[in-house]
Amino acid sequence: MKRLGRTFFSCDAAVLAPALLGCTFVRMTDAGERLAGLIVETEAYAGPADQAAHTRNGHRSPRNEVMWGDAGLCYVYFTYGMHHCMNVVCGGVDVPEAVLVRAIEPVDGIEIMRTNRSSTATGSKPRKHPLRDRDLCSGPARLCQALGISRDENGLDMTQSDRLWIEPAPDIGRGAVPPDRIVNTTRVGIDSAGPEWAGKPWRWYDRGSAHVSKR
DNA sequence: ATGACGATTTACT
DNA sequence: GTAAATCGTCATA
Repeated sequence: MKRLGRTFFSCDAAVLAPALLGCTFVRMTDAGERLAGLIVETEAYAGPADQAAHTRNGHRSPRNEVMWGDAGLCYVYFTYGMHHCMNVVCGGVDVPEAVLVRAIEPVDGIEIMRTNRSSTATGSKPRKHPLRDRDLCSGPARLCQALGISRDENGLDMTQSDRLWIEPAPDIGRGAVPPDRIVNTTRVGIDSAGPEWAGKPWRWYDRGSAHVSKR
């Protein structure tokens, strides 16, 4: 099986983020089941200068240590006391950049994703209406829930791990998602970083996908 | 030691 | 549209 290697990830976050659209994110469960989906929405977090990034002002701690590691590592963090979000580390060693994967379109293991996202699995109230497939992975915490990603996956090297990797888009280089379908706009949930950084057009998504987190 | 807050989601008015 | 849930992390003391 083909997978993206170190070279692909060794670039600026604002370059990697749109390049990941159309690629397939793969997560193998402990039981050997393949959970996979097409990446349809990403955001770039760019190093010490970016006031919306966990590494703003060069901040380095046990929590964000993985962001300082080599490109291709998986950075998972816990937030709001209940959610996990997953990033692809890029840049290179001591260049703390990462791309947040905000949404994927489920392809393989959809039944397991439905189970992982069910109210019984999440502990939330019973759903009034059935969980739609478009709601399975349409958000950074939702996709982690669906794929069973937690801090256990933090630091995994996606260029080598047998549990986590990314497969190239069919027509990599030219872009699996036609350029006219890629929307480039501002990031979500970072207003507190201030207008200068909240205004950066560092979010990309596929206009044609029903699986993005926000339209 | 304490308090404020978060790269979110869900439920409710 | 607003509010609640819920806890690790970080700044302040």
